Amino acid sequence: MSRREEAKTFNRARICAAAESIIRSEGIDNLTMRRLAVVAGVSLRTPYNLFGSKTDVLIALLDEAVFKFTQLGLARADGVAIVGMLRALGQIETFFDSDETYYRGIYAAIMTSDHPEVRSTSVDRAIASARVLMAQAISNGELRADTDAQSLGRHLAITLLAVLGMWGSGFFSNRESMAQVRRAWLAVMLQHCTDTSRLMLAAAYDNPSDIGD
Amino acid sequence: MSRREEAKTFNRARICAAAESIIRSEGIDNLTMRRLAVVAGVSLRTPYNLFGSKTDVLIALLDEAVFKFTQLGLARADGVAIVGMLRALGQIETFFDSDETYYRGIYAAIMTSDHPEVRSTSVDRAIASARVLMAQAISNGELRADTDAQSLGRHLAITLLAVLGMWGSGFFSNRESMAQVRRAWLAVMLQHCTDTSRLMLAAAYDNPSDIGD
DNA sequence: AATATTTTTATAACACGTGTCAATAATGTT
DNA sequence: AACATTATTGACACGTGTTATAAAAATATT
Repeated sequence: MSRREEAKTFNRARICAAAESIIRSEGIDNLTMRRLAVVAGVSLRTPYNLFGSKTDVLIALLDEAVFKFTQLGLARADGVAIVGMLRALGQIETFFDSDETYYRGIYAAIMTSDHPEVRSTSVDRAIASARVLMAQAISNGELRADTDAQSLGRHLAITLLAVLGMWGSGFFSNRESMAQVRRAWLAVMLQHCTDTSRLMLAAAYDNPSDIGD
Repeated sequence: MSRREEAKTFNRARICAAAESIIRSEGIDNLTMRRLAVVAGVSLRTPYNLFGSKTDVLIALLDEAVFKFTQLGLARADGVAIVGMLRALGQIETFFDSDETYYRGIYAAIMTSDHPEVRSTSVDRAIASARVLMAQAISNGELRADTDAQSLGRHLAITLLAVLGMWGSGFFSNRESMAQVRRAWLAVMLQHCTDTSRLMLAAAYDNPSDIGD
C-alpha cells in the first residue's frame, strides 16, 4: 500500500473512531460533520473526501459492527442448518444487547437517511446467506427436496431485515424483534420441513420466546 | 366550532392541498416548507403552528390516504375472516397501484424522518384491526380455539408494517411487498388453523403470487 | 365600542449536510 | 533535486428544517 493509501486508511480510522466516540459520549444527535471534523482533528471536507457523506461514515461504523458480529462465528449446530439459522437470531439479540443504544443508533441513522443505495448491499448479503443455509437444509433433509431454496431464503432474509427496520426505529426491544422474526421463520419453515424436522420446529413454534404484548 | 377553529381547519386544509399539489406536480423533493408556504398562500410559520413540523404535514396526508382507503370498505368475504384478511392485502396493492409514486413518496418521507412518535399510532391501529379479525376467525372456527388472538393479531400486523417499511424505502414493488406479507401471513395462520380452513390456506400458500426474485 | 386574547405575518437567525474553489501540503515520479 | 500528481485545508456559500421576536391582524370578551 502506498503511503498515500496508508494515510487515507489512517484518517478513515481516525474519523470512524471519532464518530464512535462522539456517539458514545455525546449521543448520536450530536454527531455533526463539523463536530466530527474537530474531534477527528481533520478538516470538514476530509470525511467527505474519504467517505462521501455522513451516511457513508455511519455505514462504515455499521460495517465494523457487522464484522465484529461475524467474527463471533455462527453457533455450531451439529450440521443442522435450521437450528443454526435460529441460533443466529439469539446471537444477534445477544450482540445487540451488548451495546444496544450504539447499534440501534447507527442503524436508525442509516435507515432514516435518504441514501437508499445503502440498504441494497446489506439486503443482498443477508439474502445470500439465508439462501446458502436453506440449500444446506434441503440437502440435509431438513427441508423437503421440492423447496425453492432461493425463494425461501429470500423470504426469510427479508423478514429479518423488515423487522430490523422497525427495531432500528425504536419500536420494540431486541428481544421482541427477534421473537417476531423467530415466529415468522418457524411458521414458514414448517411449511417446507420434512418429517425429520417437523417435531422440533413445531415444538419451537409452540414455545415462543416472549413476543411482548 | 368557533371562527378561530374554523379558520385553522381551513388553513390546515389549504396547506394539505398545497402539499399534495407540490408533491404531484414538482415531486416530493421539492416539497420544502418555504415553497409550501408560498403555494398555500400562508406564512412560513403557519404550517408549524397548525401541524408542528414538516413530518406532521406529511402524516396528515397519510391520514387522508388511510381514510380514503378505509372508505373503500374491506372486501366482503362471506364472513370468513381469514379470507377477508388476505383480500385486504390485495386491496392495499390495488390502492397503492392507483397512485404509487404519491403514496410511496409520503410513506418514505415519513419513515425517513426522525420523528419516531409517528409510527406508533398507525401501528396501534393496524394491530387493533388484526386482533379483531383474528378474534372473529377464532369464533368462526377458522382458527383453533386455543389461539391467542391478541398475540397473533399483533404478529400479523407487525409483519405487514415491517414489510411496508421496506416498501416505502423503494426496495420492492407493491406486488412483491404484498406477496411477502401474504406468504408470511399464510404460514403463521396455518399454524393455528382448524381442519376446516387448512386446505384453503395450504392451497393458497402453495400457489404464491409472484414473489419476485 | 373598547379591551384582551389568540393567530398570523414578516424578518431574521441558527445549525445542519453538502458543495465550490483556490491555496497548501504531502507524496509520487523523473 | 525538480516537477507532477494527489490530498487536505480553509473560508465561504447554498438550501434546508426550525425557532425567535416583534408587529399586525383577527377574533373573543366585556
